[in-house]
Amino acid sequence: MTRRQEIISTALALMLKKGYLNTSMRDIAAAVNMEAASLYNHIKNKEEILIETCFGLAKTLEMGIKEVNDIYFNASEKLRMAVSSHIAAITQDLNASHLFVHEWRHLSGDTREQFVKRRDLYEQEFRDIVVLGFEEGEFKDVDPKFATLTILASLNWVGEWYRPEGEMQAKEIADKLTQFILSGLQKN
Amino acid sequence: MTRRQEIISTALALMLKKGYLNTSMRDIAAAVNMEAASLYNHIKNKEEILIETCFGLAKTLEMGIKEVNDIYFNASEKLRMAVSSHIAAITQDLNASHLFVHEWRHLSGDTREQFVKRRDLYEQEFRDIVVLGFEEGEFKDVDPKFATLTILASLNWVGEWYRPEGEMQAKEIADKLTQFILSGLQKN
DNA sequence: CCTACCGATCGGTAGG
DNA sequence: CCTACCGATCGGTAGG
Repeated sequence: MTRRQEIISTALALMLKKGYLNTSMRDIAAAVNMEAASLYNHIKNKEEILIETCFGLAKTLEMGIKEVNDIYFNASEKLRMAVSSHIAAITQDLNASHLFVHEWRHLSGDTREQFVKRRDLYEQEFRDIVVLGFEEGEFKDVDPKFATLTILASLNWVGEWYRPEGEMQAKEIADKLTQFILSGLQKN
Repeated sequence: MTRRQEIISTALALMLKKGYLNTSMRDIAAAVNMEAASLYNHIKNKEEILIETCFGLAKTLEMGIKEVNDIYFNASEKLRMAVSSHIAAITQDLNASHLFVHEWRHLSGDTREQFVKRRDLYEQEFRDIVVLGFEEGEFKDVDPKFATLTILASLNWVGEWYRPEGEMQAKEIADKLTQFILSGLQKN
């Protein structure tokens, strides 16, 4: 791990505990045994941490859903794998997920707009799966936007209570969530 | 509306847009045409706004579920009404809901612990309904904790996308969510 | 409800 | 990677 990576991962842990705004460059510096000024030799500024993390996770999620769409053609199967991929990404780095889900609001101007746009596109890909399921005759005629928001809410919330040392592992969570979601969507 | 209420409701609106930490007493003062120092004649300090709002909504939610438990005895009916009550509370004041769902982390020490405790108790009441549904033989044998967290996640997330001027009204959201959730829980 | 102000802390830069 | 420091802003108080 480079010094830069060490700084960033330490910062993310602090930001999960205290929040992005409440975590000062001096807090981060102290946690890696540096002076605050020295951090600027490794990162441009505080927002760079937020930007890199939010867009990094966005990229991971985008690649995940792309792969799912390339491999599977049935809506139930697509949904199952998309949920699995999303849960894997979220649980793999809870610190990063916190910034992605909660702190992106503090991105400034342009950057924030770009982020929201990519998030919306990702949401759209989930929505397409729900619509596909209806067209296939497998899913009920639900409001796709509403269903998608509800699904993504429960996926993102996993980051709030998932604990790597807990008894429920990412794979099991994905399975249970998929089952729950599909029960709500599929025709009986 | 008293001056105090005006200050608080103005503060809540700013805090939804900019976040709690990012909203300064000077911001609030400017929005109500005062000097920052004058705010302290109406409120004790900044945290009082957060405390009052978080615990106020907690109280509303607690009263809601209590009423549901007093009136209904069947788990499906209880769940339907509990969802309805929760959605009503969340959508009734989106600004307050934002503090309740996202900014309670910034409550300090004791207060924060108390808040978490009340939140956990509320969650427990939902969990009891899920367990009751299983005991009645109406619900599947799902993991109650998992199901409850998923349900509450989707309920709280409504505050993120609900718009009073939008076409979907609180009642309709509650109905669709209930339908979605019950499909996932009830035996076929 | 205001003026005047405090100590603390912030993100960040200069210069080495 | 550090010392030294900047201007800005913060929550809050004193005193009227």
